[in-house]
Amino acid sequence: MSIRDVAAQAGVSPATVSRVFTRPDTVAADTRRRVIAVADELNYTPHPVARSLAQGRTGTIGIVVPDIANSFSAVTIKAVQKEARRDGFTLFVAGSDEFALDEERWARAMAAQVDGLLLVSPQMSDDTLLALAGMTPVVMTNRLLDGIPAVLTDAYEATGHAVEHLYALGHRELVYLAGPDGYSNEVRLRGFRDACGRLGIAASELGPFSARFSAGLRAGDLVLATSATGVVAYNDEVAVGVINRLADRGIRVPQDVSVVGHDDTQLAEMVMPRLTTVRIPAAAAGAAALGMLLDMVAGRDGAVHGPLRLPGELVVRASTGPAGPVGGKDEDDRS
Amino acid sequence: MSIRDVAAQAGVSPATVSRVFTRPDTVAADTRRRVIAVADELNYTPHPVARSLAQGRTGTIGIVVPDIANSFSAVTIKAVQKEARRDGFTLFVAGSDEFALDEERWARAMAAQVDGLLLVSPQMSDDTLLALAGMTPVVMTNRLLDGIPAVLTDAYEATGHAVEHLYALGHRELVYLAGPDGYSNEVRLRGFRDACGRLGIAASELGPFSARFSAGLRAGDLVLATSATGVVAYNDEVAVGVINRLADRGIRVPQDVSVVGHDDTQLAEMVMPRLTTVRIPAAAAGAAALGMLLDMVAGRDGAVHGPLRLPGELVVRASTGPAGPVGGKDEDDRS
DNA sequence: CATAATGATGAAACCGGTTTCAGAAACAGT
DNA sequence: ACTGTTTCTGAAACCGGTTTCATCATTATG
Repeated sequence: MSIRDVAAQAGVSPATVSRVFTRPDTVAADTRRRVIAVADELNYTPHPVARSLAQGRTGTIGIVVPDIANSFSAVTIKAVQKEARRDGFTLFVAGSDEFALDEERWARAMAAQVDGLLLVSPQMSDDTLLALAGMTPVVMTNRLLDGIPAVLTDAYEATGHAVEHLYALGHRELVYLAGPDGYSNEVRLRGFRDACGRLGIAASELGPFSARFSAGLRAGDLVLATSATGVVAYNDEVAVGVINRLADRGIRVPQDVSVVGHDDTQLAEMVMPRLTTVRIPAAAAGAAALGMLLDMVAGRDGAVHGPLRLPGELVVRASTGPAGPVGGKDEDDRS
Repeated sequence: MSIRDVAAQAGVSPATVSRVFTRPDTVAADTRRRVIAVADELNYTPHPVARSLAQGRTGTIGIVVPDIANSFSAVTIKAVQKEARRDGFTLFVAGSDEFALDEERWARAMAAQVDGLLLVSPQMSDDTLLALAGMTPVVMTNRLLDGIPAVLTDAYEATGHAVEHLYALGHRELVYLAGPDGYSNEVRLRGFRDACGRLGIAASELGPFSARFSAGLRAGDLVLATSATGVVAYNDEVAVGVINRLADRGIRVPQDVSVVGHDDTQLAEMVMPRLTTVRIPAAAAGAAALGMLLDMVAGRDGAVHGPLRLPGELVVRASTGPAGPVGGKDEDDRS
């Protein structure tokens, strides 16, 4: 059960057994064989907690996401987990329900027992972030703060492309549905505004809305009260919510109104009409962030130079279409 | 930084400091105050790993789900996390991508460093399960195995209700789209078959399909090759996939074909038409399972008597409708 | 007042590993 | 045969807490 039992049984010292499991090459071949034989006869396996204490590293990294149930988070987690396992690390996952206080609490709780912390779109204060970074290596995504390495998914250009796309389809009045305050929303909004300005399109904003379907429903009603024919939503869930509400009110997408989302979550391909959206490379961002983090953990200081920017990309599907003068498009647009 | 530093600074023994943090009531009020003062002046906080080693418990429970990105899993995780935190436990999350080998690996890796293990719809072998249960307290959901406490979400009746619902709408030929082998699929299939038998409906099966949207697309084509007018899918994602593919082929839901899903994930309300589905109480099941697990961990042996069964419930929405002789229903069924 | 019970504290063992350091043994070179 | 390396192993300290047990001071009890 313990290392001393194995040692006794194999007639060696605990130190040797330990070596067999940590640096096998430093122990003579036959000794090693004997120890291993005894070990798996007793089916002994080193106690991870004890090992962590002794080595001062846990082989664990923590990740805090805004909302586990959100498909965007899920994709990130998945990518990170895959990367982490490749390097022999396991993952502590916490979801904060977009609630900054929870987020901080989880992060602090984890900070003490992980080798590094990956914060996805953190909402907490700068001070808190810096405090955390003082306790353990921290990398974050979609948040910019001097002194903490970050991976940014930069939708600025792609959001602009979305606007251009709508412009090309004839839309002349657009509305942006804001998400929760933070880097992502700010960049998307800026991309939207700047492109509208450049093209001379009437641009307005609604929100902020929480980044959920239900908020999208509500947003849908508000959109109805405007005369906009094109909607750019903070994320796909909101976009889908809008489309649903509009449908309930007899407004068809894309015939009457065009809608663009953000993130390109699984949802985008599942709904009808399939959603035109700005793809955010969540998996790539997660993997990259983890890579940086592991570099920091291992003392290989990569990454310390400026944040990494990964561009988004407009994906055109079926929720955007020509702006009709009064919505007089033909009904059948199946491809 | 360490407990001895605090002890020295406060002029007490390490033991006393430890007591202040574990059973504050056993130390004199003024001593306690002094220690606390010193502690947060040095902003000392007990090292969780060391504490775990000494106490023999980690304050951590592990959960393994089939697929983090699946909304059903996400809901479960969320519920479990909420419960866990209430009791001061943190969560280790692992997703197995529906791959039994991964699942086993994760479970084993976790088993050694958590106080208990929660397995959601595990696919691994009985032997492996029992081996795990021998290492640490284990509770599972949607899997039945003697000797391991479980929470079962029992869709049998509700799936039958779905069949009756379709029958009442005039459907006389139904097809079931099987999911991955396992308890859930088995129960759903049985509920489907028995109800069809009872009502004298023609029943066939296709699959098994993996429980994903993409598999649903494929299933949609296969459905087209049958003459069934009613489809009962293993889960919502598959159901939505079917609907999409049918739409691409010009078949309307629910006018031409009715579709029922399972799980009642967020997706069900997001798609159009909104999905009629058998709600599975994932959150309740997760919470209940965690409750049992914590009982076991704490030595309060609740739960050891037989598995807990939570019934499903048919939720009728807009993806099911009257079976027309040749689909000659009116087009406008907005509520 | 003597004695028992109660309460607060510290010394030391312990949880289960890792790692430094030094010594023994084997080997190479001249 | 002698010295200098190299390889292998064990003793013991250590990681940072918790907990048992004994001690001592204090208060309650007869």
